[in-house]
Amino acid sequence: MDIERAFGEVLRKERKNNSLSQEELAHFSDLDRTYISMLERGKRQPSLKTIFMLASTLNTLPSEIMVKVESLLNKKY
Amino acid sequence: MDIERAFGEVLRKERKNNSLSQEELAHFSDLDRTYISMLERGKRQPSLKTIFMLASTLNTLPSEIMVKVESLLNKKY
DNA sequence: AGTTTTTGTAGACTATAGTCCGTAGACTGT
DNA sequence: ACAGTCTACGGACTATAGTCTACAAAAACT
Repeated sequence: MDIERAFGEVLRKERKNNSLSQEELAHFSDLDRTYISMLERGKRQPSLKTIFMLASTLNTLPSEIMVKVESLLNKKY
Repeated sequence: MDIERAFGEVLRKERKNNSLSQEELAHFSDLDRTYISMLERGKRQPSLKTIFMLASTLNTLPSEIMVKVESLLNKKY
């Protein structure tokens, strides 16, 4: 599991927890829908500012998102 | 206080806590020395992977760094 | 089955992350 | 004063974040 994929997984889970479509998440976060799709699929990695904007839309904290990414990365399979 | 400057402040503090020069931090994190300088001065914002590499060198967690950035951003002056 | 909404994906583009060269300035120690 | 270390900063460069348009593929719902 690499960092981008872990972030993508967390992002998708948080988005669904908030009952948002990719398009809605993109709109409220001032980002492009196709970019959200790429993030969720682990094809892109966000910048610091992007993490903050996404966290804000998802009613959570950047640090909370990072905790979840870290725990995904630490899981052994 | 914007996000980049907050991150830069945290980065510099953590680097000094670890008694590293910018050059050493850059080398151990596989980054360029001049880029570390720009990060600390709030002229650039790191990507997700960069945050992870820096945190690792600084013996801390990405989420810990984010917590510190968040608390700097929440301070009112 | 058909319709609507949502997501994947490609390609061309702009903005910025991150590198690499050099040099100047600040600071420390002798 | 001089040498050595560290940091600021510029310019030119490459890699990638992030946008935009369009279309196809999946789901979801009736």
